[in-house]
Amino acid sequence: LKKKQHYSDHDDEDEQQTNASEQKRRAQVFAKPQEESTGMHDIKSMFAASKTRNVQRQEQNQKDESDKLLSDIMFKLQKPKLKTTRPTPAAAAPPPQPAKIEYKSVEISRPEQISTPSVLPTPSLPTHNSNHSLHQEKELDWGDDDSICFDAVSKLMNDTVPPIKHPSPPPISKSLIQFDTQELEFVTDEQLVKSARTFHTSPTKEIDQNEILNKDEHFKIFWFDAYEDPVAQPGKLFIFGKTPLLNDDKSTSKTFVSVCLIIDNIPKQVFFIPKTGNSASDVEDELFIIAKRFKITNYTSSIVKKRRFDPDLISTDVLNEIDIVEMKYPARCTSLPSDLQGDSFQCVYGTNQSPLEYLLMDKKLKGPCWLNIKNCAPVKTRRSWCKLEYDVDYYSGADRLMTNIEISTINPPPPPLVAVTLSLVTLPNTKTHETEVICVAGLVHQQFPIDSAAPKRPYQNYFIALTKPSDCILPSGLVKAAESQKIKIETVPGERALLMYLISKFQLLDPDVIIGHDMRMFGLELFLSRCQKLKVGLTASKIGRLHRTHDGKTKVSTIKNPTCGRLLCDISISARELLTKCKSYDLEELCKVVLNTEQLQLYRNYSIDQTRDAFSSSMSVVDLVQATLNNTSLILNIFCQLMVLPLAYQLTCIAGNLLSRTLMGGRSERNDHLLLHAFTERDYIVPERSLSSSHRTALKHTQEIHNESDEEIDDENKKTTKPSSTSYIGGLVLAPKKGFYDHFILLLDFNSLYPSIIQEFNVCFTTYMKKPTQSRPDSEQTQIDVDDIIALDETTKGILPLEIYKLVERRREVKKLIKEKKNLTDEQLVQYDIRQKAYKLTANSLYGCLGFKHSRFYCKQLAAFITCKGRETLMQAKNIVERMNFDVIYGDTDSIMINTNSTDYDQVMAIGTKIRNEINRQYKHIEIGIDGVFKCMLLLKKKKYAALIVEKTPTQEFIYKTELKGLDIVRRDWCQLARSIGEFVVSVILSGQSRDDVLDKIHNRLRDLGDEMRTGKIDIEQYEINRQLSKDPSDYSDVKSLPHVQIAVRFNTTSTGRKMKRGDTISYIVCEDGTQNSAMQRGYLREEVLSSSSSLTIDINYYLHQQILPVISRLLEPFDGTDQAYLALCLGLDSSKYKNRQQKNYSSKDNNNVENNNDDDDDDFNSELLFGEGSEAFKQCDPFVFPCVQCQTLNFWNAPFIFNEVKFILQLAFHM
RNA sequence: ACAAACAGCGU
DNA sequence: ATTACTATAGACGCTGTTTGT
Ligand SMILES: [Mg+2]
Ligand SMILES: [Mg+2]
Repeated sequence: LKKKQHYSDHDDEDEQQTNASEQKRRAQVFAKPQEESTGMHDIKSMFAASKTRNVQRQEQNQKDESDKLLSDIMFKLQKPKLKTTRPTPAAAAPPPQPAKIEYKSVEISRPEQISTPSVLPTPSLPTHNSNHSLHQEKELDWGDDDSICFDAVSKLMNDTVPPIKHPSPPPISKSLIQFDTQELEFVTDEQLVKSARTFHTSPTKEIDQNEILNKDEHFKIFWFDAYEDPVAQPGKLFIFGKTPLLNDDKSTSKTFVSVCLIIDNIPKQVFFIPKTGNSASDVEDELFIIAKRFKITNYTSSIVKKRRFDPDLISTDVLNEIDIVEMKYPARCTSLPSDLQGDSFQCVYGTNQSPLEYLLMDKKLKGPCWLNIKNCAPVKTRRSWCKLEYDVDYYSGADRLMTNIEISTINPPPPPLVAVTLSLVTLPNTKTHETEVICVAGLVHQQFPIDSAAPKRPYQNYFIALTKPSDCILPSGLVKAAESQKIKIETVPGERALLMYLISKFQLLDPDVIIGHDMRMFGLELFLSRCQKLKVGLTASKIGRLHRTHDGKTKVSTIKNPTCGRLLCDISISARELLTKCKSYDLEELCKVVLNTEQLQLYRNYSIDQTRDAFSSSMSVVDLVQATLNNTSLILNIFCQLMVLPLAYQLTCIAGNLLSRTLMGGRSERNDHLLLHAFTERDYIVPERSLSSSHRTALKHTQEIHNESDEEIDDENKKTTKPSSTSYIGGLVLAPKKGFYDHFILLLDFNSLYPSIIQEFNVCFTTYMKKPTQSRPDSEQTQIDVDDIIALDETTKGILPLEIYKLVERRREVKKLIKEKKNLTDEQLVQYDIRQKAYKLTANSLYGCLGFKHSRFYCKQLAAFITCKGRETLMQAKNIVERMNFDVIYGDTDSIMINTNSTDYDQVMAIGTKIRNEINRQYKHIEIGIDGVFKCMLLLKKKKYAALIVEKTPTQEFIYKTELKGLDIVRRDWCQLARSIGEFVVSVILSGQSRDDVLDKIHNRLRDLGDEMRTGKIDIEQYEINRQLSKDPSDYSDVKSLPHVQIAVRFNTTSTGRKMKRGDTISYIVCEDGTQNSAMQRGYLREEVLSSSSSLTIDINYYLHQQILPVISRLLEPFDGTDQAYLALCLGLDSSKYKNRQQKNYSSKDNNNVENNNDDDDDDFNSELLFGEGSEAFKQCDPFVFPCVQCQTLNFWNAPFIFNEVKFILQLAFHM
């Protein structure tokens, strides 16, 4: 604690701290609640509002009106001379009529007046604030401010709530003084009305006076989200962002408010490809008829030069610039069918392009950025919950040459965002068994950066509200009890009031970022369905920034992007992408993986029953509240630690998609947008969103061949539930020379092999095409399963290599900055590191997306070509190493392991350098590097090994680190006990002791273990086996052998509340349950085992036989002196069972020669020998010759193949 | 021995 | 027969368990 105090007493200048101390700081969370003052308690005053129950329509009208007022008052506020008023303390009581409130004038605290933290003497603790008087005023503001605002809000509610005692003003917090943006709210209704009047009489004039407009009439918005509804409002695009209130450039920090920009008349842009023999002007003539046919009244057309490329790599003539007719027409017109054909044109492109995509491409928008907006007008009727809302036409003039939206040439830093971290506590209703929300907790930060590390204190305020569960009452004295723990809680009379509470918070805070765990799939859906059930109506859409109503019938999950305008960050989604090897993605596990132990201790999981029981006493409710707040802060800390937002921001800025989509996960869309931008910028017509056969046939016209596109279309029509098998050959894995190595092993690894290959071989849609049909059966050509030739000369760089080059170069620059510049702040360092990471991620995912069937840039041929070159590269490297007389013991896709037979580190490194240089000599871009040196290594199988990495420090010392790859001990589907023992075995093996010592130690450990297990000394958690559901539990066809599915189904039928869904991980324990069922039918959850009513006991036998023994015996397979039977004996098992199997193993081993186990795997001459030069063993054989059934071209297969590869043969035979 | 299903490691 | 609705999106290579024939 002393240390922690030390940290928090630091001035903010002291930013040079390690991550560890950073974590410690955050670890304070709620450990000292008295330091965390609260702000928003005045929800109760909201409920003291008028009790009139309005009909829906009235509500709507009032809503619109007051929103308009609120928006209009913003203009007033932007005038520097305007003094904002605030109510006297007397107004704290709920006023019957707002007009009666007495206001006095007060200076709004501007940043100039308040010292920034860096110059404050003691900024860390709120109570030590230097400006005490200000402090006092603010304290009052905070309380009153809410009541006024809630008053406004309450008008909009048709809920009636009895008045509750007004709480005392909360203690002051430093954050309130620094970041008070609440001046928006404490404005009188008089002012609202007044401003509205002036505003509506002369809107344009009012805007001109408006401070948000610059002198050159540019309105600046930092956009970060967009929404479009192609059905209801075609051609309209909602852009969400923030705009500075103050236009004073001298001020160091500004106040930003949310703004919604409704862009209208974004055109539809389509391209017509003239038929051969028809000129572009022919097409223009025909357009007149086409337009008439589709009732397009107002269009423009022009002849432009464009390129188009063929994603199937068939036609070559498409690479030249050709005359194309561009047509633009209003998006509100019926859109043209994508397979439209005419007399003079072969096909039309771009019919499926959305207005958003057009805007992104036309304006080259890549990620959130500042935009200049001209000629905008405040909206007449509100459609968003933003503070400001404008209509704007896309084009500024009738000539459609200039647009009203432009990227800002000057780039101020992004504005700070308002971030709210939410968590909900739910409880099933005892009668209806519906899950209900009983508690809402939120942490608020008003100045959250979008592009850099989170603030050291990731939140400034909190709020928490609680209601009684369905059939019990809240214990009396609850609020007092909470106050004694320095927690301010709100109690509301019911679930609906609780939802309204949350909604009012959203109205107040207007958060830009919503952070939560399992929000998208559970929290948000629950919120919406409860709002639907309780008929909350329009206001429920304040969870986002767009007005929406939703009828009570259709499912809530059909609402598209309910939080549009606000960025929803779900850490369980982000963690899936960022932390790939995680046992599960529930909050507890994420805390374990991401946070330190100190923070982890704050985590408390309340089961349903525990939650219900908590309501027996006020103290236990307070505990629940405390735990909920702690969990919320843990969510926020994980969010900060993983740097979800900055990384998503960088990725979005690279790819040019929507930030909210990046946050939803998935690589394909990012990659699509990256390429969309790249190809559009270079005047290429971009592939359609949904593939249309007319485009393909139009291209195919030049060459009379069929290709696999037909088959793929069929595939999609079939909609087979069966997951499609792989469609092309991937990386090469060299046959491992199994065994234990006690000499140094050298690990060489190509850096980013696939991106390098794209550069090295200039792989692009524009540079390669399929081999013409009349191919000569060249030996080299046939061995490559994708037959391509280079279409362009090598000086013309393709677009994919260029994009990769740009990414690599920029990454190199950023890394250089990190390395060289010493005068970087910690914050910048972190920022650069994120950017560097984002570049790498983007470059690496390009290859994968080429092979992704639903990608807009899907191209199996290119993907297959890249992997093919990868195999070639690896084989060549292997051959080089072997020609240098070194022993290659293993290699996987892009790596080679070499047994140096040496134990001298420096010598090994010298060898490595020599080999590296030899290999790198051949390539311009491909580069191999020394990835490490192993002191010793246990190589068991392909992709399964353990090794002891040795590294030399600058001080000539050696550091050792264990590396485990693919072994059972790194897999979540083995119980922790088996993994721990396995880890022990590996550590003993790698310890370098003599073989006998090693085996002795292991045998002894196993004997102890058997006893420990039988005497029940092992913790039950050690027995948990984790398995993920890849489908929804009900979608599995045969459940018999799938314990995790059985448990999920049972859980979902028995339990109320959150259901097990696809993607969830189930942790189960195999138990003796008295039945004769197989072990697979005796899986139980830990709670089921522990519950007092159960008579379940752990099935020790299963664990010994099926978990521990196989794991151990596999690890010890290469060692003589022990065998599975003996290991079983050590564990106290009947070893005779294994004797037979052992014999069988021996015989097969003898056949295959255990000692020189070079080729004991039949399937090891698969792709390796197919395409490499290692086919010496089959030199004598005649090639397999077969004609293509279509064109009778002879194919020569000059290598062996195995059954698995028959399909690739077939592809050649049928020219598919 | 084969098949199917299911895991989730590896690059 | 028509309509509304549903879900989900980087690749491939390799080893392991369970059930069933
Ligand atoms: Mg590599
Ligand atoms: Mg590698």
